[in-house]
Amino acid sequence: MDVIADAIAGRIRLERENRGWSLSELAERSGVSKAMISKVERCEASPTATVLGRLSGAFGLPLSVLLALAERAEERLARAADQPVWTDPETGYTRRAVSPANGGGLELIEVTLPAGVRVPYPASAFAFQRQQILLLEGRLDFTEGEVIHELSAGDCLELGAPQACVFFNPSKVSARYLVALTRR
Amino acid sequence: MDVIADAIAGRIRLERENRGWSLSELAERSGVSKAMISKVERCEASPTATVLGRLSGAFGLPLSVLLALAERAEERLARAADQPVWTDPETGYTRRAVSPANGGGLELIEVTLPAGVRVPYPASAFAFQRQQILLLEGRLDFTEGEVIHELSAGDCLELGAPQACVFFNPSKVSARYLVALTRR
DNA sequence: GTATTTCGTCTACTATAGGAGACGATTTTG
DNA sequence: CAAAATCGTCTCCTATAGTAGACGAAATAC
Repeated sequence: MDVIADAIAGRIRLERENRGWSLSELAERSGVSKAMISKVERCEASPTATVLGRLSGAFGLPLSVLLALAERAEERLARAADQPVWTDPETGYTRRAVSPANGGGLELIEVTLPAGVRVPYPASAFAFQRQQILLLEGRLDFTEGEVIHELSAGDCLELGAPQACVFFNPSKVSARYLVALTRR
Repeated sequence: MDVIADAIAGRIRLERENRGWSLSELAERSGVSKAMISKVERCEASPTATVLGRLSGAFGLPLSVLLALAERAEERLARAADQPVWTDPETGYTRRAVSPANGGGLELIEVTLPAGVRVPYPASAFAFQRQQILLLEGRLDFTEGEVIHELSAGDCLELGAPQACVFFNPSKVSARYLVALTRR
């Protein structure tokens, strides 16, 4: 029935499952009850702006980006101009959702990492998803647990077991890399 | 209190007033009661996704764009990558919200109009706002009521009394123009 | 194999979103 | 100036969003 509610529901479930979070875990992180999240994901309730704001906050995404991702669920072609982009105002880290749909379980994200910037990721963000990192431009020091991989343009790294990771651009110019995700 | 609700409230009121619509008129167009819209604009209620979808529909904007505009209310610098863009899938008409804030009551929008495309606007869309059109690139035939203005790159037109208008690109290449809006 | 934890859904209840219409204030019409 | 339309808010009332906790199923522990 309500097309937008459907899209939101699917996207929220996708974001949650990609992180390997249970309803209880998302409930804790967002402050929304797990019963409500369950209803939203099954389209049995239309979330208020307040609830949507808390959920997108838990995912670390601006609400508009979460919805942009939801709205494009049916498209197969994503023009550059339409791709949801989010820039962290502090570091200048820019994340562009390249893939059109969430269908197919495959998602490409293009990231621009300014010179000298460090971006740490907790292990939980990677659970339940396979991912590879392809360095398009510049240099990238990728720390995976204890190991440090020094990548140059063209290098492609497949991540192993979920571990705390750090993206670091050691050079004087911006680095651009592609992250390819798929569910485990 | 709720920062996102505040931003949404302000943006909805702005979009409504820019069109010169009363609460009753927006209520009719969106199917949301005017009492509810009043509450939302005054932050006395948090709209559900369903209601937000109907409102953005009435404004002719995707929900994600409406929210992107709302979220940027506090920023003063809008990088090209962060500017909300919307492309009409049928015509290829692309609208980019260039201005960072809605404050100052001045808003710039960059439009790309593909070759041969006609975009009509009802008079109601212009009521209560002054606007000028600056043609950046290509050619544009702008029909204002009975009068037709044939614009070339660099030409700038100020709109008069609210009338039904048509944007038409008569050439073989895309046209780019800037729309500058301010409240009457 | 049984016990325990963890998962998502369901039940029962409360808070609030959302709608129909009344109301005073302001503007428009004549 | 008075009458009528129109504005936004406010007052009810109902539908539903949202929460706490119970529940059965499935995975995990031991």
